[in-house]
Amino acid sequence: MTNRVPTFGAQIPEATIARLPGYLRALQGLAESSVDRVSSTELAEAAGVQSALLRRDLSYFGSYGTRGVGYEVALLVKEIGEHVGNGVRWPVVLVGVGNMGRALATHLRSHRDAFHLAALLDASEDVIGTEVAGVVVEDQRDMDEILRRTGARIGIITTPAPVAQEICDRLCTGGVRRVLNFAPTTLTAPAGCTIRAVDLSQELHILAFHEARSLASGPVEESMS
Amino acid sequence: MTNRVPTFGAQIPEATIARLPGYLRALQGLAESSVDRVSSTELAEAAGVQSALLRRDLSYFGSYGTRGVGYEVALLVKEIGEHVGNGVRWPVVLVGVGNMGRALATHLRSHRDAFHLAALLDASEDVIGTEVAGVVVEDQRDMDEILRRTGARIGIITTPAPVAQEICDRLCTGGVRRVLNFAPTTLTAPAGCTIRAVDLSQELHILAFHEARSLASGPVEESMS
DNA sequence: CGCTGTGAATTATTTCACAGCA
DNA sequence: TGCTGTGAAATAATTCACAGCG
Repeated sequence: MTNRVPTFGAQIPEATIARLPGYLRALQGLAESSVDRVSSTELAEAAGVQSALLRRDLSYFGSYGTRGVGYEVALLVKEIGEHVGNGVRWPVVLVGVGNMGRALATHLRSHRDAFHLAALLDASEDVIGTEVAGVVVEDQRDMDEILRRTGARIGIITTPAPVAQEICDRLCTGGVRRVLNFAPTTLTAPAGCTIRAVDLSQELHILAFHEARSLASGPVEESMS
Repeated sequence: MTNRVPTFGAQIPEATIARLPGYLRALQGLAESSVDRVSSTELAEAAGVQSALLRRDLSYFGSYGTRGVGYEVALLVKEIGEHVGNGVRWPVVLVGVGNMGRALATHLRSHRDAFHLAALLDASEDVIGTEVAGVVVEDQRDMDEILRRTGARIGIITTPAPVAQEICDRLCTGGVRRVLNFAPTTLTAPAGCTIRAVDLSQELHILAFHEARSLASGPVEESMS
């Protein structure tokens, strides 16, 4: 949460970092359509942001465009890709093979270039030993050994809420530094570890809030400015 | 995205809204532990924010605390709950019954007070007619009729990316106003409709970015300023 | 006395708007 | 000429710090 290391070289805004994967996805879409060049306006549109914001974001990393022309898609894919992990194949361990875990495990396969599903862990006898997304589910009691073996520094928690904190602690003790939490509970990060949380029902609550408001203030049509 | 209707009464910051469900969850946890009162410091800690921020957030809605004492848990649950939809039982339709769809459908049951899974839709013969989370999956070709029947104003998209935009358009045409998108693609919101997106691999990319940086700048320990 | 509620200051993020290069 | 890269301005969000009430 706290930002350390203003060390030297450009401190990149968190908001910018969060948009990078979106730019990459938009670029890959363009590449598939055999587009070689894009202007900031076009790319921004594809990624759903303002063009000035896109240019500002890219500028934190360098000058990849050509004035009067635009950006070369392939170059940008490579540059941004490197920043978000492409080519590294980060080993990732996932704990909790329920529906959400399965969905994520499957999803990871589409990002083989950046991530590698190193292990799946679960506590249930019914699941241990079965194969999911090409990986055999292991017993989460063996976590320490599995973390040593895989060297994973990124972990995903898709367990029920009550055990999530304990799993998180064990992951971090075992060397995991970044945790993506899908369990509906607020986790406390052990020292040296950062957590990102995704909560499905919270997202729905936010939508409900907005919908309730717009129904209350302007039932049929939001009035214009 | 654009904020219309500054009408009158308090324009609540988007960032505040996004934290509300987290406060509610923390409060419900406290209530289950039979805690009657909390200070802003305690609640903030449970929700993972600064106490001043919590107080500021709550202040947008009114004065619910007692100086020198704190907040009454039950009161706050009720107040915040109402804002995020508790008691309304918003009808929700979900399109795309894959692993992610199943996970969400199941998840929704824990929030019956605020949401009601009104319908599940899918395109595959293999899934249509089966029961998931207590609801029989219907054919997504019948979407128009289903939307009319349920009156849903909130929709969830968990389809493959290629069809997500089309589904989104059809949902919005049929009266849905808020869409939660899990398909890994950027959707364009039809008029009168707002979209919230959750992207699993983007979250991982963000973690990878941070991990790569910290490995590069301070392999063992983040150096201090 | 202790903790809320909130002005004022600070920090973060976005947008404007244009100089400058290809 | 057209579009990038970026100062400067505007806006949004957070934190400080303390007055004021129970």
